[in-house]
Amino acid sequence: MLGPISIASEELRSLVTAAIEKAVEKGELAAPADGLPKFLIEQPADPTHGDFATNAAMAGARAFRKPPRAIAEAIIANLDLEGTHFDRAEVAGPGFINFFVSDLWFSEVLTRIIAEGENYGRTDYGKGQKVMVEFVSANPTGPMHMGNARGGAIGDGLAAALDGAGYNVTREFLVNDAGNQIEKFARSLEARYLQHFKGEEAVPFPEDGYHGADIIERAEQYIAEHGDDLLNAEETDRKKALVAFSLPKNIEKMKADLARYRIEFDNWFSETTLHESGAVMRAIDELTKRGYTYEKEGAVWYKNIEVQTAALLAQGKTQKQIDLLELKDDVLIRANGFPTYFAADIAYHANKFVDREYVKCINIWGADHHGHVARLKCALDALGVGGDKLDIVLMQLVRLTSNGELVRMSKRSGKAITLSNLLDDVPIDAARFFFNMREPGSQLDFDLDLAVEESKQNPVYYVQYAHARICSIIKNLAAEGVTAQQLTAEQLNILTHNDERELIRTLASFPEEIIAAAKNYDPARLTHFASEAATRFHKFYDSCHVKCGDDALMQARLTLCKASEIAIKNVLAMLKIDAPESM
RNA sequence: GCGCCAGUAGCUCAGUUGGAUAGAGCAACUGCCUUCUAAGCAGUAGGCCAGGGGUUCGAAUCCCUUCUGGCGCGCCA
Repeated sequence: MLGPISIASEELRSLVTAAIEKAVEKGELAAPADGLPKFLIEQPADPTHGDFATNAAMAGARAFRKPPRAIAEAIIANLDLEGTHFDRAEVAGPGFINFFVSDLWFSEVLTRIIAEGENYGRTDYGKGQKVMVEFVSANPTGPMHMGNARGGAIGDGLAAALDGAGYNVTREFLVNDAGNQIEKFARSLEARYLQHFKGEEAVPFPEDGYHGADIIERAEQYIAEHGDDLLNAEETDRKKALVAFSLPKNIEKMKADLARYRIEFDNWFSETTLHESGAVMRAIDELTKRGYTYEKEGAVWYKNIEVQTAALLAQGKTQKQIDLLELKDDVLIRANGFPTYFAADIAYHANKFVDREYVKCINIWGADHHGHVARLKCALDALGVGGDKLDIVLMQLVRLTSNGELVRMSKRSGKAITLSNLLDDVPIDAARFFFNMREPGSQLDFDLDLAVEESKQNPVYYVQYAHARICSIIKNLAAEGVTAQQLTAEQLNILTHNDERELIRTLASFPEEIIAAAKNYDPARLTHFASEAATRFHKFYDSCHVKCGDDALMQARLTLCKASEIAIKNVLAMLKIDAPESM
């Protein structure tokens, strides 16, 4: 099932193709040597240029050896629009052919929206393919920060877009509950624990430890529940006990914060399980079997240089260019016997693609991880798992500003603004909308003062206001005993005002916008659509009164209101933003 | 040094993957509530799309190059 825009544009493509063939047959156009020229069907930015346009005449200028406008005339002369979604075509500008959709198209759009209701916007574009969006995956060693807030909104929005576009989506959070940072976490907890009893001066805090207040809090919680029972324990036992106590609490806190942010993950995947099940070692063994590892200085290394060079040469890079990259091999197993995160990550993605059979996995990562992307994808290829099934959305990090000054957000300073701080101050609706307003790749300055302010500057209110207005109209009419009837195409076709038609056009684009968001991994399309739909509705509201004294027109406009309500409500639902009935 | 991301109105950003006269919001100014929510609408003003080359019917968009900003190049994750 396609969206109304695609239905029309595909129909148009075959109409134009047929017209060209007919013109060639009749000798009005010279038969081209290399088949018919490729052309585009597009939607002009300026509505006076029609609903759709094609560059077929310009694209065929060379093949037909005629000026574009003459070709366009020949195409139009051979068009048969009888019974189609179009009722006229004209030549414009340098040789564009502009097409105007017929009443049939407009009434079909409205009828479809009303019929599909809360499913309007959904398509089967993705054909139910199993895909995963892995996002946030914050370190469980401390509170989540602004980067996680942005990643959360983007990941959840993208997952919603993929779902709407007909994919079978899983939202996953990888819990990094193994490795070096857990060791750091343990040493930090231990230091705070010992400092409680021996004084801050007596116990040095680890240089690279986590300085956050949350660490002290966890140590104090442990002491409140278990007292000094670890004071004389072995260091390893003490650290193990402190981590076993604190880690689940941190994870619960993350779940609670994310739930408050309206993000529910389908799966929380523990990195530890990969180590315990032997999956990490199996992946390393497989790489070894394939000849991609070697031992040096007590560690096991992965031949990144060799693998990535081969991949880059295949891409057409020169050896000289590759040399400049100064590629390095990577350690898989440290000299101390513990596998690195890189090894675990390879095993993790093998698990996604082989064990769990995902066709595509999309990870939302901070831009600071980009050095890891090519290495990981190549390593997956080396393992025979298919690195091309992994796509990484790199998200530029968020900078916080307040009073025009940059707010530091270092986890180590302990003074970072956390996700839960943010949600204390900023309405959830605003935060989710705001973080999805820009493409992931753009840098984002988050002005705390502005976001905290519930003002019209925040575009989420603009959209919600449109929804509230629609609800109010429908409610008022209902109070007068007027409810929406099911209208025929003919009855709907009295909606001919420019603002009515513009609104319908916008509503019609929703399915395609969802597909575009899914295809381009750009959930910002959803907020853009929401704003656009709200704008179109506000314009319509201003120029076309529903209570206009003409019953037939009132019914048709009421139907348009219902359709607008459906589309706005559906897009807000995808973003998990409230659609209030009054404001 | 090398790589990735970005540079569009005073500010924050769109720009449908190469289309027609580059668009919104905020800020400024002017109008519009005796029928549906003025958190709205209409209008005015604001531009060397960072600079320079190239590709073609046509470039903000693609290629080359210079400049500016952010990030990265660990037996960290």
